[in-house]
Amino acid sequence: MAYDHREIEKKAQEKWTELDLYRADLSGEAKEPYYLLVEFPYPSGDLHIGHWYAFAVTDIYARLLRARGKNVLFPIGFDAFGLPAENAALKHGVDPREWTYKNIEHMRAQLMSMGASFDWSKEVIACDPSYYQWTQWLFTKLFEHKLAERRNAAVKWCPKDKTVLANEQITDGRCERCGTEVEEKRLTQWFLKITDYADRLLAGLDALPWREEIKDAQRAWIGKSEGAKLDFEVRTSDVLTSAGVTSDVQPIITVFTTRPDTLFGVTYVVLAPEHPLVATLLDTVSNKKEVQDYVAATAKKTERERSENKEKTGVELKGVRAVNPANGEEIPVFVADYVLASYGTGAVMAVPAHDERDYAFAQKFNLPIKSVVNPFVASIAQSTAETLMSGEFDSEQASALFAGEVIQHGPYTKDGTLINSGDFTGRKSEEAKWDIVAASGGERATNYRLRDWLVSRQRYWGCPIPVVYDPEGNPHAVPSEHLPWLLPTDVDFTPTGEAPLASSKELKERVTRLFGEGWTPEYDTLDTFVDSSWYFLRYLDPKDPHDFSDATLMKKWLPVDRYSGGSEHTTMHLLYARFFTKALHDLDLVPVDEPFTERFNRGLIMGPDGQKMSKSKGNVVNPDEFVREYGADAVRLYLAFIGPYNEPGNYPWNLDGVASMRKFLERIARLVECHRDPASAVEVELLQNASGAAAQALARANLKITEDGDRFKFNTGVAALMILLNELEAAADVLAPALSALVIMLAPFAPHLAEHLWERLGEEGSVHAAPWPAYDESVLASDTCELAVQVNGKRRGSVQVAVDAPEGAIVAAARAIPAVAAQLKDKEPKRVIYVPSRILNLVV
RNA sequence: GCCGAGGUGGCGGAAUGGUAGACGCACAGGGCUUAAAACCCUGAGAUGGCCUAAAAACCUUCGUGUGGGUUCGAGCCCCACCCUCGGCACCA
Repeated sequence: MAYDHREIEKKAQEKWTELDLYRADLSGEAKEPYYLLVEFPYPSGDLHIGHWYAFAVTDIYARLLRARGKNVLFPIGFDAFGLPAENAALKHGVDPREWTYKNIEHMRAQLMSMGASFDWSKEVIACDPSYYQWTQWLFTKLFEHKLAERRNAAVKWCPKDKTVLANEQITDGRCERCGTEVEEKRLTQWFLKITDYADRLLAGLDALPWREEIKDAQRAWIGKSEGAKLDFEVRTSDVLTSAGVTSDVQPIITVFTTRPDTLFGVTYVVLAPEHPLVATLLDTVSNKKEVQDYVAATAKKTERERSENKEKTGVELKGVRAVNPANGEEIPVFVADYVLASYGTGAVMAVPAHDERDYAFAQKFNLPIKSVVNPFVASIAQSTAETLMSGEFDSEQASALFAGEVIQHGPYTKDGTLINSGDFTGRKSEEAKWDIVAASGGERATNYRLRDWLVSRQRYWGCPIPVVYDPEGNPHAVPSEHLPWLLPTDVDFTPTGEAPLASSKELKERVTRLFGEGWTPEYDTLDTFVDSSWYFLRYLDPKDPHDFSDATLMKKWLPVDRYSGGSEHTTMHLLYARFFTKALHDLDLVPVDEPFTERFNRGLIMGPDGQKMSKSKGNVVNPDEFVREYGADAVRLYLAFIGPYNEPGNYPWNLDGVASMRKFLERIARLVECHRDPASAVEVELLQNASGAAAQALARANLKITEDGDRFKFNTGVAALMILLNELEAAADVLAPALSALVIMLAPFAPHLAEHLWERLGEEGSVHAAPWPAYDESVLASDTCELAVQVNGKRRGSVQVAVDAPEGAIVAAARAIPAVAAQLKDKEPKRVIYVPSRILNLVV
């Protein structure tokens, strides 16, 4: 063992703490600020390999930036509210607060052990009253500006965790956490009106230099569709009316559609089972029982069961007809669960000829299918139709034939030429669309897939919603002088479906004392995504008891320059944080409109078998074991080397990988130990100016590490270090300044060993305070090069030439190569492609 | 189904339209050693040929998912298709 990693890690970490090396000087003006952010962890209690990958590799970049003269803010904290604490409490009977803070303490030590250069003085803990006081304050600001409101809504409910879930926490109709099938339940809940920002969240994406896949995922999540709202008048049948069933108000079914151009093809209308009109019309239908049974049956089904069942179901409202606003046609009305109550108006106009779902439904219920869009565009209809239809038909016949095709083979869902559409027949569908809307008394409308953000949780271990109710039941924000609105401690948090805070006597007494008799507290706590939507603002002023952050510092440090995190947060946390920033910006609380300039999603470390790590598969890699055996530096280096950090791929953990990094580090240690004569000024001069092999190798590595670091490609940076070491080992003599430069370049990757070697070299201070080595660009420029020679694009040899040699000389030299001559067969090249320092291609 | 990213040796991966496979793992041969470990050196895409006791060296052809195209030249650009991964999905 060339070095004792335990000893040097301990020593180096103590030295850094003593020197307070990583504290960002937030108000300092001397250096350019750089805000490097990494998602703060949940204090689960143990650091796993994913944490290492997240923090240790991002730390390399923090160190690279610092060495290159940036004033780097690289903070850390804990996203400390959440279910696991409560579950642990239930299971082991411990206080969630104690459990959490104990874990934090343990994880702090683990985070220190990886040698990450966090600025601990900025630490935030989301469950700490000094933090959640401001989560609450921000909530009250949103409430005051009507961005937080209470609604009675059907919510998704996990029967096992006994809590309400956000849409985002449901995967395939199951609770993301425990996999239990989600049920629906109606409760009065708090919502944040993120949909008010849907358009701006969408528009803001365009300017962000994020990877397309992240932006597209957010776009899909927001799911903007532009279309129209159209009103279908409802008529009840004469039979029923004469039987004495009448309605005072003439009901209207408003539908949302993105294809108003197909309005003439509507053959029925569908209401979602939850649509209020279903209940209203119930007494006018002749098959009341059947309708009631259907609505009751679908209410029992989970969303998953509804969408899993590909077979369409539904029931007609017999005796009820809707009137097509375009042509006055009377059509049947159905209730079917393929229409979602929560999207659009909860009602759709069905165009089986031009929509897959309507087509399937019409087939099953034997409903008419009426073609109104023909794929043959009018201007070319004649020729295209004739070509496509074997020249036997004119365009009218082709249209008729096409309409028949639709009925037989399925819907045509694209644009085309309108047929069977009254005055609009013959026009292009996409052009006529808005005229049809106008002619039918409809209006343009935009819909989003995005729903408002449900933030109420019937859970204990979360930020109490800072709201109280007056005796009439109206909500009031808790005034800021009463913040933090403390989470009560006298709570029985066994899940019952009731909010645990309701069991707190202290909370009720507090409200009575502060607000008066008859006032009651809000018992729900906030979704933890609220806590994490603004933590990067708090890092700038984490201890301030008077403000959530510091206006001057926000101006200087925001937006975050680079945010590193996991791809699982693309459509939740990342969208919420953007929403918060925009909302607070509008309230003049935050100077920026977008929180994060750059965003990188990192990949996943898989088990050695290439499978996702899981206890049941027994392929979980424990980083601590590797740290113990090979040292933190080797683990860091391996994680950096495993693959490009700027692409969210899956990288299997190679059991020999860390060992090989340790060997590499030992080779460096040996090299340095063998040559540690102090450098003279002359030597430094020589090194920087001479075009010696070592100087060149250093410059190449320097350039590679710097450039690839900025791209978050640390794998090639490590490779550059390896190449450098190979070259230095091969060199006859290595001057001490070269070793110092090597150690400085090693430092971001292997901070402990670099610190140790820095001392062995007799250098002053910390290697992490040393400036990044400079090099002379001209060192990289060589005056000769090996030039590849191709004949007809195939490599046939190479020549050593001066970079500025005349083309003629190079061609002559190339032609002297036997393999080249053999290919040329004495012929003169027809063409000579010469790209200096790259290629010579002789074309015959 | 739609959208996005990708497909390169046994493995992780590298490569501004210009010598494909950097760097590393695993592997093989050798050195050091009484021996092993460690360490050091060397080798290696495939195929065929030539030479040979065998190998090395040398040469041919083929090679970045498949098929076409653009180009003096394509892993990289264009078209079509196949496959893998990720996101969305009865969103009208």
